[in-house]
Amino acid sequence: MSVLLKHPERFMPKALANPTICIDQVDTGYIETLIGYNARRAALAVIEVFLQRLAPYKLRPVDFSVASLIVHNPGITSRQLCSTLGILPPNLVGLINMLQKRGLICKRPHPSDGRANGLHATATGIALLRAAETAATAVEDDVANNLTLAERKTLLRLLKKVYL
Amino acid sequence: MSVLLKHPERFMPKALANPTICIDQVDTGYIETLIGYNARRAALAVIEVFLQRLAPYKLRPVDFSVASLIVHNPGITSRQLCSTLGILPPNLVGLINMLQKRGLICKRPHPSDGRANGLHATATGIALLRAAETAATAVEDDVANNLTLAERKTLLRLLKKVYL
DNA sequence: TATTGTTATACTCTATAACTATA
DNA sequence: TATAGTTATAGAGTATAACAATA
Repeated sequence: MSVLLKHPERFMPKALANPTICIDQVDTGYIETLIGYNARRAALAVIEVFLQRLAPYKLRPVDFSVASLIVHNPGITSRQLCSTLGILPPNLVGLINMLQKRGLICKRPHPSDGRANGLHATATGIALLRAAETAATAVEDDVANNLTLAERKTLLRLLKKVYL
Repeated sequence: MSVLLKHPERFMPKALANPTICIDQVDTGYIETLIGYNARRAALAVIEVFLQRLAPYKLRPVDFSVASLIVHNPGITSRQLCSTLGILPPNLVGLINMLQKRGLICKRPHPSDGRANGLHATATGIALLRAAETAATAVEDDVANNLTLAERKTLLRLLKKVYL
């Protein structure tokens, strides 16, 4: 009940708001033409499965991305992780500390920049990430089971064309 | 500086963490094979442009989706909006009230269910949404400028295959 | 002067529990 | 008993300002 509009009928011309009509099947025609809408829905669908299947490794998508990049880029800095993944530095601090507390990564002084730390995966971290990447790839195979291999390659190529 | 690991070198076998190495070009090879990662990046890229270009209409992506669905589905209920867009009911309340306060939509009693409200766009709302949808479509054309029309159709089709 | 990493903090988004009115 | 809408609130995610150490 609106407390602002004392005369809501002013905004309800009969041609626009017929009270006798109700919607059986929602028409999503327009918003489904939008890349942004579809990309977001697809991403959320994948993330939902991802969260379940990577729960044993206690890695959310961001944790996984960061840890995976450290494994594949030994010596990478926080700053490089931030610009690569679009994370803001303050929001990466806790994540890095968590990975370190879990013994998955460690910090070493940067060879040429005293301000920075080189991030390195530990043996434990490498082993965990190997298993986690296998699980993540399985998730992909799962959510993409309605796509042929060619379609999947096409999808990745077209998505990169949007954001790169 | 870690306060938890008194002997961090235990986690830094030389073979795994060479302190003399630093990363010039970040290798994103693995995560870029993931649909979830690419879909999320693409969605965020579109949303960034969307926020700028629809700022004049004071509509965030969710506001836009909800308002657009109401325009195209006069009499739709909050519940139907929630299940269509994956929004939780408590989080839709404020949004609907905001659209109503702005005079873009109004509530009318549902014809057959006394608990529900039918949501209807006002003339103002319809006019605003017409302009906003034009802007949104322009955003799409913009972010998809590296895609042919055929590629764009393919992208939409493949994304739907992921989340539907 | 600019940048890396960090702290503190605010803001937004999303999720849960519980209530009312009606089905 | 179940559902639509709502309230209050908790939690997660994202953002800005400011600082120390180093370039």
